[in-house]
Amino acid sequence: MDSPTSKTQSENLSSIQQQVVDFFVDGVRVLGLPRSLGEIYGLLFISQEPLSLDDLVQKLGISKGSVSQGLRTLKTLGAVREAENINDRRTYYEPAIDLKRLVGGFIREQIRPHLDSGKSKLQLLQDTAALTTDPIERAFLNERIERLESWMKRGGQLLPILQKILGQ
Amino acid sequence: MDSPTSKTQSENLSSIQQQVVDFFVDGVRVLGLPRSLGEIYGLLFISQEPLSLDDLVQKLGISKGSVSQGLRTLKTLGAVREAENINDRRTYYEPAIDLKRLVGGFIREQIRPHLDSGKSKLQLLQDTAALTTDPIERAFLNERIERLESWMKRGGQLLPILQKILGQ
DNA sequence: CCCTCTGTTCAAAAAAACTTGAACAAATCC
DNA sequence: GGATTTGTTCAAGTTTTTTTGAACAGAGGG
Repeated sequence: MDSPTSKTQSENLSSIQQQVVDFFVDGVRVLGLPRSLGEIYGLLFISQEPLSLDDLVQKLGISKGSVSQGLRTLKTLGAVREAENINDRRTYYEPAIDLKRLVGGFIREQIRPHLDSGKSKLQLLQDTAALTTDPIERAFLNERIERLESWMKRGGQLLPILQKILGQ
Repeated sequence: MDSPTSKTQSENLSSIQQQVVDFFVDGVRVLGLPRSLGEIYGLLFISQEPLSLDDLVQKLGISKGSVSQGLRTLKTLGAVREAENINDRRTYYEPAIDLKRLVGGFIREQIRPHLDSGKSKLQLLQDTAALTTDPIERAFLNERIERLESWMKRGGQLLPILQKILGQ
């Protein structure tokens, strides 16, 4: 459930870069995302210039596959965008740094889907509970299911508020 | 990063119990907690009577070790309490079912520590950044670090608001 | 066209996280 | 105080998740 965490060391990072990368590695861990995402985003975040896939592979010392997949996920989350650097064949990436966007992407990709699937599971649950014959038990079940519904509802209400508070 | 999830099946659970357990297994997964916690809490949540460690082992078909550790964690999170059932040698457990308490425990145990460690890492970062000689670069680093600080600050502000909204 | 360079894919390897179970401690009973 | 029951601990085993790397697709370039 927990773990010692630290294990990053690239010859190629300055002390600051290393610290920032570690910072984000911890950050994404809390969010349940793989460490490579934290490494990639962290390095982009603390770089003045956009970086290419190869830059990231070199500086972080992780595989091309990881970086490729990591960038894809980060793009989906809206945490990274392609820079328009015209004069090079390869693509350069820069980080999205406004919190609103980051939080929005995370909610959209990681929270909403679970909330939604939860809600549909609750539907089924209600149907199943209705089959219970013992009235005492059925009453108990319904009460609990109602509580779950109220939790989900609050969760749903929370998200926009969250975004509002964090969005500047 | 994702997985099919489903794999619970105990001969000993009613259809409803099974569904609720699955519901919570998914739930704790989102929170980054082990599935056994979801199974245990889920079964307690949908049981009219408090259950003993052995009840949970029997009904869920998981090991005594898992249940013992799971209950400990749930107690730490404030999600489960010991029932005062006097006339039995063993301890019985019942779920905490008010959201305020659950959210509070989760924040206290899982969020705050990370926020705090993040804040101290930022301190170090500032010190390291101050050593940078190139003024342009130092300015850039400081700007980014400031941004991180503002994120952490908002995170800190958010928690009480969260608790307020979710707490009835 | 063929060759090189950039990036993607995915099966296999490695690492991380979780669960098991057997040994142990502690409490209670007779 | 010995036997029994309840619960904890933790090393080893298992499962899940992540990373790697080699094969491949596609885009240019010359």
